[in-house]
Amino acid sequence: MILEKKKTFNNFAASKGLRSTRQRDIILDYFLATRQHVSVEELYLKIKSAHPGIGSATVYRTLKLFVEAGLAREVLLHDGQTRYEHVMAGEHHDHLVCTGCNAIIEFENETIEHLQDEIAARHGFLIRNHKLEIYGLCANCRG
Amino acid sequence: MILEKKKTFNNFAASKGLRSTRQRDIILDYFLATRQHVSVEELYLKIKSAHPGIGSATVYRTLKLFVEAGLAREVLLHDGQTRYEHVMAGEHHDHLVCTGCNAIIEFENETIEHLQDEIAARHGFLIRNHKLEIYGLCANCRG
DNA sequence: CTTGCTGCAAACAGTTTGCAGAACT
DNA sequence: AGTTCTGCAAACTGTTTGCAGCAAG
Repeated sequence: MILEKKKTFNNFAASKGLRSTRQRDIILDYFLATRQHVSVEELYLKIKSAHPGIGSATVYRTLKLFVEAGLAREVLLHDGQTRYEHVMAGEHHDHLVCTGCNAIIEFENETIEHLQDEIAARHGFLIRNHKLEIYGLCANCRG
Repeated sequence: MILEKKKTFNNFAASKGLRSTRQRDIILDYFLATRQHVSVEELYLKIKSAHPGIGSATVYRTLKLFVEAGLAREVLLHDGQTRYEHVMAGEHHDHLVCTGCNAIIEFENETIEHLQDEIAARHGFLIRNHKLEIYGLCANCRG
């Protein structure tokens, strides 16, 4: 599955005439090895500790490529940083965000997705993507 | 209803020992007169044209007070600006955001709200607020 | 060899903050 | 009078961009 993703990116790169570079390989490896919702800086620091030469601009630029390639998706939580999560084929999940400990719980709900489709249809709206975030306190933090 | 909101803010201000100032009155007036989802800059420019002396820092500071007072809510859309919308008692709406023309269509759906409550309950999560945004093309823009 | 990619630093946009003076109470 | 609030400008944060050198094809 990690191999598939690499292949996906290589195909994308080929189709766009992009080059395959050491940095892009490294960043892809680290991104794939990462848990959900990395911020650019988190990823950058992780990479830099092993590959000091790398620049943050490259990480920014490369993550945007991953989005274009369909590997990653931008998530804007309320912490002032852009985060990226993995795109899994055919799957969409939403987030419970704990404002106490910053934990993020993912969930999926088909009924909600359907309702969204209905609402969009009612407005003649063509959905490209969506996000649902629920903020509050997780079981541990509601003391 | 606008009067109620002013009263709400005055109560909040009183309870917090905040002062009532010309600027806060002005900003509140303009905020209340505004349509949904003003960005700070939009509001600031509107106010400045009528009250040139006002500073943007004050607008930033005051909008945060409105949030604390329960009059306003931060909305983060994908345009790099923080926007504020009105809090209406007991009402919650979500957004269809057109990436073509930036139109924002609001909708409400009780069933979705219920499903969210269920999901939260299932995770022992205490909801404080939430947001659902659907991105895509509106009827006009889907050519 | 040609062109795209990288790293660096400078530029940017939106927001926050320190401070001296103004304005509430 | 005492303190909070304001306006300004400078500082900050996250992100983008210009450019000279590097590297992939």
